[in-house]
Amino acid sequence: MSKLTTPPVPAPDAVPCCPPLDERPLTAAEAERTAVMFKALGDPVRLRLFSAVASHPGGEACVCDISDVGVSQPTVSHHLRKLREAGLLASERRGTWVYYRVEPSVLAAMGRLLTTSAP
Amino acid sequence: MSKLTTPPVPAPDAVPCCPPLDERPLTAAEAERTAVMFKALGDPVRLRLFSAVASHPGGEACVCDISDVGVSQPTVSHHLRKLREAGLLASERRGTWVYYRVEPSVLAAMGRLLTTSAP
DNA sequence: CGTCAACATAGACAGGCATCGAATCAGAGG
DNA sequence: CCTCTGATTCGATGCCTGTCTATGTTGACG
Repeated sequence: MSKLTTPPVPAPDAVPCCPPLDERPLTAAEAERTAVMFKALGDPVRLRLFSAVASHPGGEACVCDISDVGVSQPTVSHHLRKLREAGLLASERRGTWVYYRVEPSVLAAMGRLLTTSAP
Repeated sequence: MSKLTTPPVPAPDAVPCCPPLDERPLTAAEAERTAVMFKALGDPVRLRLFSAVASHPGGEACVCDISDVGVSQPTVSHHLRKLREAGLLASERRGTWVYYRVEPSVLAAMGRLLTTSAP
């Protein structure tokens, strides 16, 4: 089958969403969707993995480059999957290695959520 | 005792911290501290409570104004405590009511974490 | 004082989640 | 074809946490 760069995970949801948090109270549905992204960054290991990918030269990194975070390699894979399911990272296999990169629009959307409109 | 506006919770930690996530890989200690704040916003109920406080006129709200989020009153109190322990909210008792307000510096610090330096 | 309302705390329970070892899959190279 | 390395998936386990009911604390008001 033409299964080249198809994501092996079910849903790539958690698209950019919602106004700044101090503009209007979020609805239940908005909060549900937004919390997924914050929760994904709410783990120290995932935060280090995300930061490692985001700060890597070229904007992408293979798993072997960022696996040194103090947990087993399956656990690293598990956390990278979570970040991908939350829409924060995208992955692509090139030969032997799998490369992860940051989804830029989602990062900007999260930043906008925390940007206060009042001076 | 002189127990006026003293916070009844142990630690008010989770101060503003760390460079933007795409600048350098976070250390384990940095990630540990930063994850606390993201985890606090990683729950839909807490996100709605925080948004309700942040968007309230005057920048503060009493519990009775924001308690309509579909969970029991003790659960609301529990989540507000979590947000306070994470350093995102501050509370003050005035007469019968307790008012919560957003800790502005922390919000700005979180926004800076997600602000990419590259164009 | 006694009572009422607003919040907080305590304890219990269920579901979620981070972690690991073992097994499996996918390419590269002999 | 075999094997080695990189990475994901699987199943199990133990802790963390979100939720509730019940109770306690604090201040206002007769």
